[in-house]
Parts: sequence; structure tokens; C-alpha cells
Amino acid sequence: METQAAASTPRGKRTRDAIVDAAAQLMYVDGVAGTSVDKVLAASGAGKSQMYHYFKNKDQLVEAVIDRYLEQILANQPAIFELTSWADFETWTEQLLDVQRRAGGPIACPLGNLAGEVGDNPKLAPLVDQAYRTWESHLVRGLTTLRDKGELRPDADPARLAQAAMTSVQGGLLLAHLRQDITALEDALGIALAYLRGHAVS
Amino acid sequence: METQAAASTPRGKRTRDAIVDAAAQLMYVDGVAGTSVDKVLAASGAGKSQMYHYFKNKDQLVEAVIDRYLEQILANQPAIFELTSWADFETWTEQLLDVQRRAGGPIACPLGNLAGEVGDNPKLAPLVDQAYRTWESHLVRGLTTLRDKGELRPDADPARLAQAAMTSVQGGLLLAHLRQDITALEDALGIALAYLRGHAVS
DNA sequence: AGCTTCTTGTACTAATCGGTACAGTGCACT
DNA sequence: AGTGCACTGTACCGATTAGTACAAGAAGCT
Repeated sequence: METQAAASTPRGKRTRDAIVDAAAQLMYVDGVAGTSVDKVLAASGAGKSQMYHYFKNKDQLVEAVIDRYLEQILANQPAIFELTSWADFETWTEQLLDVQRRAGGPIACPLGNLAGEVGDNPKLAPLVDQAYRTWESHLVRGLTTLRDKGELRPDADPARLAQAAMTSVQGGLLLAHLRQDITALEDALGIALAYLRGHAVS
Repeated sequence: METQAAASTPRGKRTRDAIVDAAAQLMYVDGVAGTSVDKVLAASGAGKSQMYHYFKNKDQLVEAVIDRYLEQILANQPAIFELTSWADFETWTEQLLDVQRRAGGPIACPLGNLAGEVGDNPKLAPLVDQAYRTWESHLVRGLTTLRDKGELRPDADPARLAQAAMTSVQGGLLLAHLRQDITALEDALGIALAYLRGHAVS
């Protein structure tokens, strides 16, 4: 049971990507329900037949968009793949801030924006959840590395610490989004970092 | 320039309230864009003429819903009005948790769900922001009281601490919402409380 | 060249969207 | 009893929605 069609030629892949890109951008600003398929196709230059050739319906397009968001997010914080010291965690938070500072658009997390909206859609919610878990797993890995290196206390729980860090990131982004002021995110990340370091071996 | 009509008779007020109630409930689950005016009217038993008698358009209905959300939220955490000791803050976090535990529905914050969706609507975003500021202001007041009583360090900034607490609340609710597991919120609140108490006079 | 499969453009549908028009009812006040 | 206003019910509008039908174009393979 394939969930959605794959493109089997370079041309098809380009078209499919263009649709997902346009959808990702529009849904980032207008939300899922606020972004019609027609708008996506107009923005991507594709026709309706392409859309329904590659996706069974709008929900499956949203699924692809969620994946795309996760890719973009992780690509924007490469330090998350190499968390082997406390300094690396600091670098990671700096990258998080830089992304929002560089982006001309509104301060926000694409996945966070979706979280509230699709929170009860039984098809989509698990995918958003899974995306967050993937994101978080890199933090877990980093914290585990630190623990193994003896820089994190042996009794510290990497999974719980990572979840705590994620709540700070998301809470900070939500407040910063509403106020369009990155200070809220800066503070949240600073506190999260201090909290993590509070479990370091002194 | 009145922004929206008021009901001037008991009957009118009942109708208006029924519309807002139905809208609040539906938008909590399906989001703003996912909730059509027609659905709201069907759920409330009102006709379209009532709706457009009391509200200029859908956006103004959403404005009323945002106000309603803030009322409900604050009513569910009465301890926030009497924060005069650290124990009161603990009571407050307990009430936050109890609300989510008691509610049979999904774990979520109605305002948080909206935050992502209306984040860029120039009419609605400031209202959501304002609702959060009102919410937060009670924390600021409580922390200021504690500082005046000498239980919070004089150099601590109530506004910043309150914002930090809000980020934890929202981040915790977002994660708990996605995972439908209140643990994320429990942890977030525990950490937030410890962070606040870290600024207490020892 | 010719065949097959992937891909694309256009036209279409039924349902739903937000919003309006307008005639009518309930109710207070005189 | 009559007048005026708040309120209500229903029918309607053009625009937009998600999704379909179908024929034609492009491209790889033999």
C-alpha cells in the first residue's frame, strides 16, 4: 500500500518538488487550511493533473510538506549532528537564533505553526509528532555522547533533558513569533542551556 | 467606530453567546480556517442573519472567540490572581495540570493552537498577543509582590521571569498536545518553577 | 520508427465558502 | 392598540473549494 506516488523521471521530480516547495512556503505563512491547492499550483506553475498525479489528495501533500519542513529545520542547524561538547550545544542554539535573524519573514517554526492546526487530524498529527521526535533524537544522541564522555552526570536522563530543551525551543519560538521579537527565544534558549549545563559534571 | 455589535436584550445576548460558544469549541478542535461560519451556526442553532447581526464578519467572530479563550483560561487557573507566596506559584502550576487532566478532550491550549495559525493575520495576531500579555501580566504582578515581600531577589526582573514561565507553559503544552502525554507539561512546569525559585532569596 | 509509460494542460463538477437581501416575528414602551 | 426596534428565518449570490475526466505531449527503449 503505497501512500503517495513517487516521481520516476527527473522532470517529474522537478515538478513534484516545485509543488511541495510552493506548498511549504504558502502553508508557512497562511497555514494548512488557509492554503488551497489552487494557490499552490498557481505559485508552482504546475497544473492540477500533476498535483493529483503525485499526491492522492491534499492531506498527502501536507505530509510531504511536513517532511520538507523537518529537512529544512535540520539543515538550518547543522551543529545538531555534531553535539560532542557543551560548546557544541551553544553553537547549536546560536544557529537556531541566526536562522530566525537572517530570515526576512516572520519569526516562527514551520512545524510549530502546524502543531496547533493539525493537532487533532488523526492522519497528520502523528507525522508532526514523529518529525519532532526525529528532531529531538539528535539532542538525545548528543546528550548521551556527553554522558559517555563523562561531561554529563551519569544519573541525568538524556531523553528528558532533550524534551525539556525542545519545550524551551518551541515555547520561545511561539512567544517570539507572537511578539515578533527574538528576545523571547534568546532568553528561552539561554535558560534551556543553563538547565542542561546544570546537569554537567562540575 | 464600533468594532462589533453588542446585544441589547437578554435574548440577543443568549444568541450571541451561543454563537461564540459554538465557534470557540469548534475552532479549538478544527482551527480557525477549518471552522466555517455555516458549521458554527449549525452547531449553535442560530441563523446566518444573527451571526451577521452581531459580527461584521468572520474575523470579528474570531476576535470574540479569542476573548472567550482568555476568560476560560484564566477562570481555570484562579490561583494566578493570588500569587503572594512561592506556594501559590506551585498551586498555580497544579491548577494548570489539573485542567488538562480533567478535560476529556485533547491536551492543548486554545490560544496556543491559534498562535500558529493567525500569526500573520494583521488583525488577529495583535489580539492573540494581547491575550498572552494579559495572561502574563498576572505572573508579573505575582512576582513583583514576592519581590516586594523580600522573597524574590531585588535584582530579579519580574517581566523576564514571567515571560520565561510563559514559554515553559506554552512549550510544554505544545509538546504535550502533540504526544497526548501530560508528562511533557509536568516536566516543563517543574523546570519553570525551579527556575523561578532559583531567583528566590535563600 | 514505433510502442509504452510518464507527464502535462484544460475543462469540468458538486459542494462549500463568506457574505447579503429582505421579509417577517417577538417584545418593550406609550 | 399601535409604533419602533431588536431579533430571526430563509433564500440567495458569486467566488472558491477539493477533486475528476480525458486527451495530448514528452521521453526512454527496442
